[in-house]
Amino acid sequence: MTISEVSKKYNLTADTIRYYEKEGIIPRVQRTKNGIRDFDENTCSWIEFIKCMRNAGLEIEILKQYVTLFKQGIRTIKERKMLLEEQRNKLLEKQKNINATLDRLNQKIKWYEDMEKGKKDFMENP
Amino acid sequence: MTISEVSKKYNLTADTIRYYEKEGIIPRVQRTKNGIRDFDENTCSWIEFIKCMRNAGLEIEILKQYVTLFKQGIRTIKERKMLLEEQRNKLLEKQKNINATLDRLNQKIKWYEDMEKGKKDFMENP
DNA sequence: TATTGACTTGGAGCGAACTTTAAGTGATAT
DNA sequence: ATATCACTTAAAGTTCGCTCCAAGTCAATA
Repeated sequence: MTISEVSKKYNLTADTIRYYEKEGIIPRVQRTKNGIRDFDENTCSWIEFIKCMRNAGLEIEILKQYVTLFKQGIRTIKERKMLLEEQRNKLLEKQKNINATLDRLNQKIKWYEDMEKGKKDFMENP
Repeated sequence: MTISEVSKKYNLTADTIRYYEKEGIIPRVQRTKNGIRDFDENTCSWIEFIKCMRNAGLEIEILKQYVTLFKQGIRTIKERKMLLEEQRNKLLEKQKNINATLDRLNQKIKWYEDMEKGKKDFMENP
């Protein structure tokens, strides 16, 4: 697969994919005889995985660490597990913040709805 | 209240609070006769509100728009409601991404646990 | 009186994650 | 043959959200 095919498949720009390779958060991609990237199944799975992690906000630097550990093989399994657990905790924290904010937005939206219906007296606060 | 008191209260740096004022995502803060910021209750509520929104990742630019509408008074209520609904949708989307990633992390962590216990054969994938 | 310390300002600097640019190669279509 | 197109590289540029700096003011303390 060429970079533009992969780009379409995962809805990432070709530039982003090249950047990910340069940064080492996906493994080095094979080239054809004339230097053009040729993506295989495995590389695609990595891209898909990285995309998912990035969508949730995991940092490039962390993902780089994960890939580095991965490359070092089976002996880094404990470390990899710890890294993932740490990221899980960060996501749980994020989830809490988002839930708190959603509650707040819902309250406000409701308040505005009531205002529109003339149900509330006018008493504005942030 | 001085800026350093507010800074402690909300665990934001004084620089960040000044930046928020400069950007207009909190209302202009009153000054004492010699130019020092003097935060009142209302401004504090704004800071708390903005902090919550920022924690969930709402953009400065969006919050600026909200504050601008707010300043224009009651006639912008419909617009404000729409803005908040849009942000709510974005947060719901984010929530979905985080949940998907959490599921995936949980699976992986479990896999690593099983590996450690020697339960699984060695078959690595991203 | 001198100095300490908290504040003020405008503006420069920074890290993260891309994104764009410039210059080039090589296969295919007209 | 020549032009078009997708690709290549290294490096510079961009955006966001702060964060830091220099130079200055003012009030309180040694």
